[in-house]
Amino acid sequence: MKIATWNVNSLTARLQHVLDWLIANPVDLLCLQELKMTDDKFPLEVLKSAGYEAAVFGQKTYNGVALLSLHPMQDVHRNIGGFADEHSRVIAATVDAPGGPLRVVNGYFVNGQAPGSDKFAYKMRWLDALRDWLRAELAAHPRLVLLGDFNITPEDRDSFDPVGLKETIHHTTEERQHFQALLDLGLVDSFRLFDQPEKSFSWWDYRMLGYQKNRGLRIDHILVSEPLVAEVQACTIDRVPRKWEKPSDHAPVVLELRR
DNA sequence: ATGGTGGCGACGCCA
Repeated sequence: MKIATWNVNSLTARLQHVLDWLIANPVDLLCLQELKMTDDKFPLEVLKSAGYEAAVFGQKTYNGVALLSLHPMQDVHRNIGGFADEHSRVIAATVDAPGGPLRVVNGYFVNGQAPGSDKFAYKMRWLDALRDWLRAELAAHPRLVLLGDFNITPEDRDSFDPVGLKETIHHTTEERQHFQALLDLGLVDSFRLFDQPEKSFSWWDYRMLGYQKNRGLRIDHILVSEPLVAEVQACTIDRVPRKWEKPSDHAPVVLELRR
């Protein structure tokens, strides 16, 4: 069972990349962020031809998330429960995985622009609401995966310049406390269950030759609930599509589960 | 070097 997350920065612009990547990496479940399209524009039929059924929560111009699955999905939920969000940022579903039903929560977390800004305050409120809702989700679904673009570097080693970027967006103490609060619910950062290369990142700025210089951040994460930890076989970042022409600024992250 | 790249949708917003 393989589960991947990928912020594609417009599915319109990146559909061919997604299809090409799925042919090379036929994961059971692909969780997308930043579709930047409404539901009626979503390429359902093309993806169905590729073998994937989809659950979509789109939005015009910004945001938008989707689940692409080889297996049936049930109980699809859009948005954070109990939080009136104007943005389409969360879609969850229960997937009929070979190893048993799996609750998957796919999020495009708020960027937050800069500490002190209105957008940062929204990020904090959003993370509060996510934590509160996830507590209930975990109680109802012990086998749960939370993944997506968190827009948070959990630790200094997840940034190319933790000193120069100290307490700037993606690096603030408040954001990292929120990440820790998610772990405290009983979630584990699957990437850190394994030895990983130093300077492992999942996002690189388009500007200033960010990718070529590996000036990146690890902000795309796959968290698993405690009952799943023993089933995790690998978690890797696939940098290959970041090298393609007109790439997304994010790379896919892939989780491998036993069975 | 005080910018820079990219997507969207119509010159600015967002990342």
